[in-house]
This record gives sequence, structure tokens and C-alpha cells, in this order.
Amino acid sequence: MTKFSAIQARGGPTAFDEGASRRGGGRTRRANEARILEAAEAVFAEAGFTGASMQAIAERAGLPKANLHYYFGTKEGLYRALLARILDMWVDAFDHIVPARDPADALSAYISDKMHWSRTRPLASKVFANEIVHGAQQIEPYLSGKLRQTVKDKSVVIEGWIASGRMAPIDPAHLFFGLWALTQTYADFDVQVRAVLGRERLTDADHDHATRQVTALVLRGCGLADPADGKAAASVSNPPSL
Amino acid sequence: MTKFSAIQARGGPTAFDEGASRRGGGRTRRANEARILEAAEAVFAEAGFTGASMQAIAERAGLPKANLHYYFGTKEGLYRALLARILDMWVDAFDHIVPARDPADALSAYISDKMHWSRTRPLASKVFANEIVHGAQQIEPYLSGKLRQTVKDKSVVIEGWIASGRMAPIDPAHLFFGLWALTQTYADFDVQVRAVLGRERLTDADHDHATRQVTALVLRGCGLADPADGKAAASVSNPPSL
DNA sequence: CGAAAACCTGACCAATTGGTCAAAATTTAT
DNA sequence: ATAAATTTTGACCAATTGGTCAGGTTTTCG
Repeated sequence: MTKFSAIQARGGPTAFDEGASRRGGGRTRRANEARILEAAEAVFAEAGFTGASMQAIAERAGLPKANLHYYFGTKEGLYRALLARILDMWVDAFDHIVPARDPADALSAYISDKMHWSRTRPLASKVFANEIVHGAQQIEPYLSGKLRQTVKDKSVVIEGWIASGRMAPIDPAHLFFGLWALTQTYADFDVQVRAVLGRERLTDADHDHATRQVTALVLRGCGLADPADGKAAASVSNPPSL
Repeated sequence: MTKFSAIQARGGPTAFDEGASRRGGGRTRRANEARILEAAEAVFAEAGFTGASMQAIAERAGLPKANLHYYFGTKEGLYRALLARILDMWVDAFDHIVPARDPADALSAYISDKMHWSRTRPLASKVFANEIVHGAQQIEPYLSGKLRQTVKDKSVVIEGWIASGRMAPIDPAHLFFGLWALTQTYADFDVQVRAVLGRERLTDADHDHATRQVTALVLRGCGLADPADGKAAASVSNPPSL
């Protein structure tokens, strides 16, 4: 309730016992919902909202189609529930951006978190990307509400770092746009990345390398490259196989 | 023919007179095809491949549905023709990346071109983004063919700049991934950008500001910020209205 | 002019879509 | 046990989908 789950609007009889979780009751529900959501994530990521069919999701979940409607009411209901689950993860990385922390550390941690998210949850990232590319009809309230406010808050922190001369001047909002773009591209556009690199699949080493490249670019770009410490500059020297 | 238009596979009787353009003949065809492609770009951008219906495209073009099939055969044919048109524009910006040029100038020009493309052709960018997010089934050959080769070629240029100490070391391929992501995000994710900035529409001033931010981040990130010249650092000082 | 080529389109079709529902099976609570 | 609540599902439906086609109109060109 405290996060974004409030979007959810389920269709079954027990749609309003959120968080109540009677003794053992709803165990089946929770298990099936998770199963359906996982299948939905894959199908929505692959085909987009309209391209995804309830039939395809049902087959992937190994359940009859009518069962999905029992739990989520409509296709849009299922889609919204999925988005809610994804958005809950989206904001977490912001926790690194706090005044007390060293800017370089904070940005490095933020990038690592986002890159890790792209690595471990590429399908979620694609569903999110697809939603925004096509107008964000479902999550617009979130974007101009919670996200906008969070960016405002964290921008104050960054402006503080800039004012105290701890990093180069940059418009914080655009820095965030850049960070999101730089990290999520490895999930959303993975086909392109793989094609250009000539890889069939990206390995952990590839991802670590990518993370170092993004980190180096951003830190240097924010005037945070420590000239004494060669970390940022040295990170390019060893790409995982050529 | 020299570019990517080779993908096209039209359906009408004159499908094979490409480039021939008999005296006045095909004037109607060319006009209608352009009209349909424009409508298709908007609808595909809004709804994705599956979400776009031939009916919707037809209405937007002000033509009966059967007419679209007359010119492009199938929905996929129309989609491929559209992608071909878009890809032709995609590679152009690379022309700035040549050894003789100053790295800072070259990268600035590249960013400006890409940002301008995001500004003037956001729908094309979205169609392209959608295609890649959903697996690039149609343009995979292009990605692992021409694009991969181009990146290879241009990477040599960048590595040259690095070797001669003209810019900081960075993996060229990942630099390109970053440049694409940083610039295209202003087209593909414009809803998010507008929501966070609290703008209903982005003005030219907004776009210029964004371009300066991206440029500053990248140039500094590549060790190309001229300490004597305050351009990069000063560019943050005047965001278009707060 | 006249005929061939190009262009146009309303009517139609099979397939798929999201969604409903009633009846049955299962689980839970008393 | 047994009544109540929950879960399951096959069969069905109206609407929309991409695509076809025959027969028409217009344009082109000798």
C-alpha cells in the first residue's frame, strides 16, 4: 500500500482483502497470481500490450484462459497489476542519492543498481519501456506524481553537491534522464547491443564491462574522476575477449 | 538501392520499377505511398506493430483499407517499407566521425544530429525503438550487418583519437550505445521527460538545453572539456525557465 | 480514338480477439 | 459433516483482425 501497488484492481471475489492474508487462505491465489504475472511479463515484453494475447499468457502459465480472467478480471487489469509490481522496484535505486554520501560513490552505486536491474529483470524493463514509448497511458499518474517528486527531491541533493564544488555543474533532471537511458538500454535494446558486439548472449563479464564503461563515462562527465586513482580510465583496458 | 531501401518488397503491379521512374508515371503511386507511410509511422509509433490496425492507418491516410493493400501487399510489407525509410536516416550521423576532425567537434556534431532527429522525427524514433525492444525480427540483418560494420569502422577512428591522447580511453562500441541511448531517450521516452519536467510540450529551448546537457556530459566524460573554455560548464546555468 | 495499364474500393471471409457464464470441483470454516 | 466460500474450466459470443477479389474508374500512350 505504501508503494505503488495501489494501482491494482483485481477482479476475483477476494479482490479487497489486500494485505489481510487470512490464516492460510489466499495461498492458492497468491501462488497463481505470481505464476500468471511471470508469464504475463514475458509475453507483454515480447509482444507489447496489444500484441500479447490472454491465450498466449495462459498457455505460458499453464492455466486455462478463463482462470486469468478470474484473478485479474480483464487484460488491462492484469497489465496494470504487472506494471505496479515493476514500478515498486523502479524507485529503489534512488536511495543511494543522499547528501551525506560521496557523489562518486552514490552515482556509482546508482548505476550499479540500475545495470543490475537491466541484467536480472530485462523483461520487466522492456514492459516498462514499451508502456512509456506508447504514451504511458497507464502509468502517467505515477510519472507526473511520485517520480516527478522524487526527481525534485534528489535534484536538491545533486545541486547541493554542485554548489559545494564536489561535482561539475549539470542539470540534475537531465542527469537522471541520462542515467536511466544509459543503463536501461542494455535491457531494452539488448538485441542491438548483441548484434553490434557480435555476441549471441551477453555474459556476466560483458555486463560488468558495460557497467564499468557507463560508470566511467558518467563519473568523468560529472567531473568525479579521481586523477590520482586510475580506476575510471583503466577500466577500458580489458574488455572481455575481443 | 545504395542504402537500406533494399528491404522493401511492395505488392502492387509496379513493384519492381524501383528507381526507374518512367517519365511521369508512378507519380500517383509515389504520392500515395508517402501519404500512407506517414500515416503508418504515426499509428505504428502509437500502438506498436500488432496494436496498429490497417483500418486505423487507412483512416489516418484518408484512404480505403484495400488501397493500402494495393500498394504494400501486407501489413508486414508496409511495416518493412516504413522501417527501410527510417533506417536510411539512421546511419547518416556517423559521417561526422572521421579521423581528421577534432574529437570534440565530431562528437558534438554527432550528438546535435541525433538530438535533432529526436526532435523532428520522434515518431520514426519510436517505431525504431519498438522494433528493437520486441526483438528486431525485421531489422536484425541490418543490425548485425551494416550497423555492426559501421560501428567497427568508426571504432577504429575513436581508438585512433584515444591512442594519440586526444581523448580519454573508452570502449568505442559502448560509447556509441551511450550516445544512442542519451539522444533517443528524448524521443522515445518523451512522455517521461515531460512528466518529470512538468511540461505539457517540450519547446525548442527545452531541446537546446537538453542537447547542451548531453553534450557537456559526453564531452567531459570523454575528457574533452576544454578547461580554458567554459562552454561545457557554463551550459547548465540557464535552463529555459524553471 | 482506343486499348492497355494502372488505380480504386465496397463487399466479403476465415481466424483470432477479449470477455462471459453456468456448472462443477475443491477448499475452508463451523 | 455440511454449508459456505473459493477456485476451476469448457463452451460460447460479439467484435475486430488482416487479407481477398471482382468489377469498376482513371490515366497513359501509341
